[in-house]
Amino acid sequence: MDKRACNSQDAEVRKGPWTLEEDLILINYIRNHGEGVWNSLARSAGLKRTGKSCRLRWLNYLRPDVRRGNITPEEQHLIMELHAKWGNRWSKIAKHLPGRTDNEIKNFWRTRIQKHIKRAETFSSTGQITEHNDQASTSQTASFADAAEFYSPTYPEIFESFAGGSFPIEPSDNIWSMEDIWSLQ
DNA sequence: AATATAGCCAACCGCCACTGT
DNA sequence: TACAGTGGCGGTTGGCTATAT
Repeated sequence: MDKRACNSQDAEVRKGPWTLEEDLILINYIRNHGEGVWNSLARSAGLKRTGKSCRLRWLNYLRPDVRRGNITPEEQHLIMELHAKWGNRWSKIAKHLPGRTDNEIKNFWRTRIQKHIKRAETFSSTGQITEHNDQASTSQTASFADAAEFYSPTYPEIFESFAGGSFPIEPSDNIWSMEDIWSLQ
């Protein structure tokens, strides 16, 4: 599929950040024709993007039901629980967090949770901590309590943060909000 | 005030599974 | 059955922003 761009049209494929104009084109096109068949959608809409790029942009950013902003403590708990259960099955985890995308959850995990895990490991490296598989893919735990049991012996710092409701979350506002974009329609 | 460093996140890449012909 | 096209997923990266020095 995505094996190499080799014809003359592919030479014009745009990459990098999406512009507001491109966003509007994509939103309008999907509004009129629906989503799916992304390659032909990209061509028909006149976007110099791959179908994959259009799909990703729509699913992760432009969809009206995408929730932006802070991950709530409840969502953090759920992510921890589901990750303990399924490992890095981000899309599966995302299905249980309405409005959240797999990409967002993946980024959240990598930037926030893994950071804490690393710190915990560094902190305890002089102690008895053992190497841990953060994928947790083999774990069959099924509840938050189980997840806590699974993670907390190794990463107590993380669960302390949860318990105190002080898990560090910074605001992550967008340059323009989706309300702004949709209001332009 | 200028520069260096760290953190965050949008987007791309490569692989695999599914479907239609 | 084999092949090509497409969609979906997880991993990775590049650039922007915030913070520290």
